[in-house]
Amino acid sequence: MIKLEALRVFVTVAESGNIKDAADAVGRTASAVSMTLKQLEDEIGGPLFQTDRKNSLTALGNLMLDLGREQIRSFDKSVSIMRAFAHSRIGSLSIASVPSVATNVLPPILQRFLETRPQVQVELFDIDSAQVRRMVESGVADIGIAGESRAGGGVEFTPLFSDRFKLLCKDNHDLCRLDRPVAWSDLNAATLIRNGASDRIEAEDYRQLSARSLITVYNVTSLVAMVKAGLGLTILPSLTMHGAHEGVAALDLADASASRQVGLVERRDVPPSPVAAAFRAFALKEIPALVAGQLGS
Amino acid sequence: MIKLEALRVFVTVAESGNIKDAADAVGRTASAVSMTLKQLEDEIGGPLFQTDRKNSLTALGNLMLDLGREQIRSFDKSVSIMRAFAHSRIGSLSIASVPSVATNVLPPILQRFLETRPQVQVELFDIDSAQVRRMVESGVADIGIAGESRAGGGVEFTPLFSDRFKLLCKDNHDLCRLDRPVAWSDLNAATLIRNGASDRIEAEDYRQLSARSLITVYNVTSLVAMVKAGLGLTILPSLTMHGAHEGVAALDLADASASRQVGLVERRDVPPSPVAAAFRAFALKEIPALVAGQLGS
DNA sequence: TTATCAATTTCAGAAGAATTGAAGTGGGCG
DNA sequence: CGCCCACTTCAATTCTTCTGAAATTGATAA
Repeated sequence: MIKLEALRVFVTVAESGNIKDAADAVGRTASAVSMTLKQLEDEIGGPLFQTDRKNSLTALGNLMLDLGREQIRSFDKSVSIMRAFAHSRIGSLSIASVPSVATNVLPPILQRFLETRPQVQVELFDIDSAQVRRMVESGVADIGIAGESRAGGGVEFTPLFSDRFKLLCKDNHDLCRLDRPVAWSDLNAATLIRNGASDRIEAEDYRQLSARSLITVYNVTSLVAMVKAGLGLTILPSLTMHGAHEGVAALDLADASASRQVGLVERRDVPPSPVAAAFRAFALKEIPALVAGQLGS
Repeated sequence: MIKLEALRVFVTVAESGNIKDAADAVGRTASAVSMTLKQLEDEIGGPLFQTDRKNSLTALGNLMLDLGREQIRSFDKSVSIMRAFAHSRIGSLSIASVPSVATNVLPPILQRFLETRPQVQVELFDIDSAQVRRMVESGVADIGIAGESRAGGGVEFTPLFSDRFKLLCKDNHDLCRLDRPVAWSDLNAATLIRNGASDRIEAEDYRQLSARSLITVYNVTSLVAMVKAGLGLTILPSLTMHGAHEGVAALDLADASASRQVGLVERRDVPPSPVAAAFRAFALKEIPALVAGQLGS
């Protein structure tokens, strides 16, 4: 059986023009090289060199030099692709994330992640938590970032950080003058605008307030516009409105349980690609730190 | 160092879906296959299968299956090309031959030679002996067929057959009624047309006749036309006019030394390509036999 | 959950292939 | 004509790969 290693030796000899130099180049003795060459000639079925001074090739030798070089080049390239993929230097990464994280957290995280992996292709989808889970479950996204969900399904949740809800209202609202965190009871008289995120709050007092609400707005930009226009106030995770909006105030809530758990969503039983695994580890280490810094400030 | 053989084993396992079948397929034990796989994973830097039941690949495994298959296919193809070339089943063969042989000898020879080598590409040049040597010497032709030459040069001559000269004249010429081979002295009164081939005859009697000749024609067809038109008579190797022309007669010459040696012309010190070597051996065996049959009839 | 069974892995020894250093061969140059 | 250098050959050694038995693992059924 002809081995690629034998071709490597032959090509080196053909390029050196003699066995001694080639032997040095491949780190063997001349006799080892000589035997390899002989074996190769036997297996191919003809002489590769014109004489036993290895400085001129036969027609067969020329053909084998061309083909051999090409095989070696191609094999080495394949191996380097395999290794690059295994070490997550190449590959593609599809991330599905809720908009708050996609907007406020992912940009610096991705930038640093890609600094050492300039060849990785990234796709980022910003969609709501339910769709994040759906995309991960169906395999469209390699990894998701979303709020925690009760139903397990085919996906697994790993917490990254927790994000307290805040009250969003016009900055001239009466509540702004309260010198303490806002209690649910403070909102009895207020007009509450519901949104996709706040529906997750399980406190009974909030549920009752929410049930009375007549407006629901899913898009954050629209929601803030409504609040700014004075249609009412709303409850949002603090990260969602990070970066403060003109004319609206974000007030702390007294109920410490009013928070959402944000974490990674991954497919169960399907191992991540190397890039996805690398991103997972990176996210798990960097996102909590980054968010702590952002929410603390 | 990753070996192509390891990729072969991996591809087989990936295609079988389990180690046992793959081990049977490659003719090894399951444990050998298992170890090869483990080593491959170590060298690539990641797992190839989702579990140790080898029925589902990781993303890395899929990539390696694709790349590995391609490498194996390409390597095997290269090797088969090398072998085919070494065994002269493929390759190209450039033959330079004097017209008489190209016309009367080579067609059946080449046909039989190519019967077992349908992929071999042949080029055939019919030119005079001097140019045959030149083409062989310059490497344009792999092998030549020509009359013997005194000067050695960079080429070597191997006799194939010898070919006696004959006298060509109109079939109503006086000489046709001679009931014996024609002697040089019979031609003293005749008009001789010289040609490229007959200049090789070294007999002094002929040289004198030739020196008196006023016309030289190199092309055989033209030469025959001249003779037929009655311009004179000429001396040609018998093979050259094999297949008799209407209206002209070929008469035996008394001088047995008036013959040419036809043989193979090859480059000295440059080994022939496998096809050329095969053709050389074939020609050396078959051409003398074929010519003996043709000239005998 | 535990028992069972087959596939896979691990291990140590065996077989085989490649490598080495020394001795032998042969072609080219003074 | 003989020396010299490169290559080849040879036998011993080392390294790799393989095997068969035992241990482990994971899936399936009780």
